[in-house]
Amino acid sequence: MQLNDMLAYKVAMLSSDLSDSLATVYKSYGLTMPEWRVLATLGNATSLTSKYIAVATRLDKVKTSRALQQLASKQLIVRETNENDKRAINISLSAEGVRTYNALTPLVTKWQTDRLENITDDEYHIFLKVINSLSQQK
Amino acid sequence: MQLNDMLAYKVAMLSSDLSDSLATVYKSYGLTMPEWRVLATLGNATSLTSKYIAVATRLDKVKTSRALQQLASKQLIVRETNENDKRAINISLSAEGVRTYNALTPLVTKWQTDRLENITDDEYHIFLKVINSLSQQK
DNA sequence: CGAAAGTAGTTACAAATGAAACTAATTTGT
DNA sequence: ACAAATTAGTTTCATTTGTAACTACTTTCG
Repeated sequence: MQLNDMLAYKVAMLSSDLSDSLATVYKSYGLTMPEWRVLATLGNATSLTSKYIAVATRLDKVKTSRALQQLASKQLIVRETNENDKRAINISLSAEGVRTYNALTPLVTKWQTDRLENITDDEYHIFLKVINSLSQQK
Repeated sequence: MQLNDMLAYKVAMLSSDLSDSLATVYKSYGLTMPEWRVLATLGNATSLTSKYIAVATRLDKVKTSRALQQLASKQLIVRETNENDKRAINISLSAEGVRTYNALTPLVTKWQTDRLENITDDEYHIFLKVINSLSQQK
């Protein structure tokens, strides 16, 4: 059993390659990976709590809190106390946040399409199926 | 474009799932991930330099150096100055290191076979092909 | 030859991360 | 009603990690 042939190793290598490559896209807008994930999540919603974002992005609550602080300091999000539950905060994109999201989305989509260029739909379909099957397990 | 549908995100999630799951195997022998990778690399060789190990494991030279220190303190490896190049160090598994490697290898193999249980050979073959295709790109 | 550049590996220090403690608000159970 | 437990989110502090500088040795090339 060679390290190179090991499933976990191969996937880890792929993951860090893809992550580094995609990072060049959102870095051009001054974002870190957690910030990008939060932005992407907020782009599809009107208003979300930190808790919800943490689950959706799979960032823990500390990382989420820090990413939100950064995004707030960059004026990309707006935070308002949730009146139903005053511990919680309703978070949404600011006008500038929406602009950034709208600018970044097509770049990320293009990045992904370019990456998948040499892969057929059938292959990609099976690839996703295997990912799901491997991910589901405990 | 939902975060959940994004290639880089899906692969990152899979990678951390697999990595956490596999970690439970080598953790039972008191090893960290870098230590395991180094051990696995040394298990297939008689004697290697730190430089070589760093490339093979895709750990940087600092992480490699630290992993080697740990493995040395656990007496799993032996380090001898390379007489041809006195900057370099020849590293090999100690008897105890070989024992650990031999004990761990079947457990890791089993872990992987179990993981792949519900995936056909054809599917896995395509999965690997897509991984290679995605990894190769700059 | 021998000075300058390059390489193997380690160390030191700054920045990022994670676990646990904390604040403030809410829910539960009696 | 209200004390105890729970939850949302933040902060603190110890550990991990990454970058850059360093030591010791080797290679290059004038």
